[in-house]
Amino acid sequence: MESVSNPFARKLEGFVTLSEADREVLHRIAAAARDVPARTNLAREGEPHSEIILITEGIGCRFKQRANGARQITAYLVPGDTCDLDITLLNRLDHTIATLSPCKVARMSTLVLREITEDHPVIARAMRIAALIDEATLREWLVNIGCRSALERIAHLFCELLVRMRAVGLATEDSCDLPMTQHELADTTGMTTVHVNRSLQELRRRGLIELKGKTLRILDWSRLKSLAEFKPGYLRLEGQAVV
Amino acid sequence: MESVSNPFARKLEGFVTLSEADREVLHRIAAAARDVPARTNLAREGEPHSEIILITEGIGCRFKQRANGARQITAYLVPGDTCDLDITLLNRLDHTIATLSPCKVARMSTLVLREITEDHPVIARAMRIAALIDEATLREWLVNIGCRSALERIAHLFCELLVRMRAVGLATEDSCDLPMTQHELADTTGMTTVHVNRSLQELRRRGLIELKGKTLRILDWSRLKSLAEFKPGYLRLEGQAVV
DNA sequence: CGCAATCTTGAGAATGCTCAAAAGTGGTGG
DNA sequence: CCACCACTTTTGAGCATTCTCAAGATTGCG
Repeated sequence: MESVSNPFARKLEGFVTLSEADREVLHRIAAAARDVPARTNLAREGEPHSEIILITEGIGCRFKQRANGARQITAYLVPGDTCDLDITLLNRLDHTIATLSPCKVARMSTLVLREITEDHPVIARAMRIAALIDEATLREWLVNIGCRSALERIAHLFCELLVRMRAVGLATEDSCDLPMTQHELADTTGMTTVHVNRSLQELRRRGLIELKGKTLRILDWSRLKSLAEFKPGYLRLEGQAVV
Repeated sequence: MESVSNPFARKLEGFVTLSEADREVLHRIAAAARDVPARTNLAREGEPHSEIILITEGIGCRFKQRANGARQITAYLVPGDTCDLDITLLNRLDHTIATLSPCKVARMSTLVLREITEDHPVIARAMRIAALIDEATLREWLVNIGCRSALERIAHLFCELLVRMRAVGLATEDSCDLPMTQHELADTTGMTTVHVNRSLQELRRRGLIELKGKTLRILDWSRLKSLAEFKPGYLRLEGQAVV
């Protein structure tokens, strides 16, 4: 998909109005992003953690793992997403943060973050809003796994992903990158790989989506949305004409 | 169960050291709590919301509901718990907050909250920590529903509940109130009422728990914990000798 | 005491899982 | 440029867990 100069700034501008100075700062942060290969841990569960992580390219995730190896992905991080602001209030992470696809990742020391939030209250405000949306998204994922059928779960996930990618200018009207494997989709939706595969086939059979290489294309947005009962309000993107 | 003068203060003291003035303020807030019957909405999904809600007695919950009536409870609120601090940054709630049992509920206008957090930075800090723990708990619930079997889900939920109730002095060594119905447990764990009932019977048959009236008693903490793979780290209660 | 809500039980059915293997894909080194 | 290898996707068959529907027992509230 097309690349975007600064998805972080773009995302925050959905919530607040940034000054030139604000944008300048965000630009500097994003410029420091470095390449990280796919499937690489950025911060590990149980370890202390003193940097804010920002994804500027690619897709990352948060996950927790059980002793038997079962893994639950609890969030996707798309370009513009960060980990928790207040991370330093706790002395260790309760989950692991990792890349799914190859990513560009910027890191901010909490010192720098504090400077920024003090000098740029509008950025601080926007990041708080972003954090609340992350939490609302987590709740929606719980509803997804707790209340929806396999087919509906995948459909809902795809709806959310496309909308979020559109919001940072990384999707066209109907398609976006889908770099994760079916195994990872299974870890996200609480299903097995086999059942993810069969659900994807069913979505294709119904003419709702198309998967080519690592690209997801939604063929019938309205029917997919209604199948998933997708109500994008929790993402708070109404400022943008993407929903 | 025994009542506690101020579970809010007690909870925050698990994270920070409060001054006498801090405690005084928390006391004043909690004193304003009012009785609310069971199964009453405190704040409704989709509505604007400008008050912080604090539960001082009883158990509440957050939930989201689907068009077909299916409901997913996304969190329990035990005494000392509040809703999000930053709630006013968003113009409406993405979920409903309600009581499960009869509760005492205090409400703080955001104006009052701002005063408090400005004059009492230690309280502000503790509330931020509490909010992070709420989010970590939400992640753990996602793992619960996404990765664990029916029996394990119930077991995990009970482990968490007992530990949280102990942390605010509302549980004995091995038992606490369990005011919610099996139907509500079903809405919490993503199962049907019938299956919750059978899982409870299985837990009793194995000698792990006892349910008498509305009281949960854990008969074999170590086996229940290991069945659920309960690792209470995410609750950050290590300051207290409750785990 | 009676009614409504909650809990319990049974039987049959469906959704989603397990195990196993085959087919397809992409990247790497020779 | 090809061949190989690891990973990913796909398929099949049988099975377990969990659900649905329905009805009966119990509990608690007014």
